[in-house]
Amino acid sequence: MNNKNYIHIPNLSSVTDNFNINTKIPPISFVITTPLNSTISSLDHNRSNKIYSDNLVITQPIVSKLLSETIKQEEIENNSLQEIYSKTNRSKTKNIQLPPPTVVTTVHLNPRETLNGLSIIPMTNTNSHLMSTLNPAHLSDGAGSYFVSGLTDLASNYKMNPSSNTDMPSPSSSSNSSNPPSSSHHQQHHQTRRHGEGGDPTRKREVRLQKNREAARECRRKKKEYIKCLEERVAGLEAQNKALIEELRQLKELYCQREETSNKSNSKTTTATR
DNA sequence: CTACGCGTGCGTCAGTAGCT
DNA sequence: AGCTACTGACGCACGCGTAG
Repeated sequence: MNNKNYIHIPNLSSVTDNFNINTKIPPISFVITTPLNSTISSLDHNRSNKIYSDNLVITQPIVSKLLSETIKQEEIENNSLQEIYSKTNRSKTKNIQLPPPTVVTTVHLNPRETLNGLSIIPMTNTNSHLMSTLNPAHLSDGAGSYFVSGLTDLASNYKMNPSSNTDMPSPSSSSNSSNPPSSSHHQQHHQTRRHGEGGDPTRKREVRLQKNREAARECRRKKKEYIKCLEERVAGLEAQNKALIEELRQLKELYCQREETSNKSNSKTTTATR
């Protein structure tokens, strides 16, 4: 994530100028975030054919190409994300659901080939984690979706790691006095036999309790992890929100400045013609 | 020092969904 | 239908901080 340039795509109709500054273009790895249902057509209908970013101006055909090449892949990734989640939260967790996934489009570019003719814009460089959206109204109505660094982490946390139980205290070392000392690791071997332990109801019960004990432990561990992930995500979103607000402020400032200068030059030319 | 409240983790039970 | 895994709810034990 650290070596990526993030494209911010604000309201396209408000930005039509092309900043031509000849600077060498570094190897670029874009991350574009879009709402899952946003389409390229929303760009096509825009009056401007340029994408204005913190660092670059990208013409619309290039963006279309980038998106068409990558959105499909992102949808696949998001589907697998949901699959992982639904697998690990199979039955009772309908009340705890992940929000709809955000498409995080990562585009690796060869600048010589695909960014030919692009210009670097000397824009304010916002926080490195700040991402973009293709929804032009995302800053005003809050309906856009943003890059969420914690999302994939969240998913990976729900990939069950069977070996993760090794750091848990062993049941035999538990402080619970109600836990029978006989139900230790020996029992594990017997558990592999299905349908009871020779019909001994006491033994059967011990096995069941032991299994449920471990299941409860695992369940709590997952729950804790999930809450932790949510908290991290909240923190990330708050930081991102802050950065976006700051970026909006800077963009507004820049826009006002340019309006001002263009007004001045217009008035000069009109007085000169008279 | 002691009583108390609070937070945390645990084991158990019961209910549910998915699988065979 | 029976089994299994998962998880909410409940009660209990323990550690910690704090007021008295």
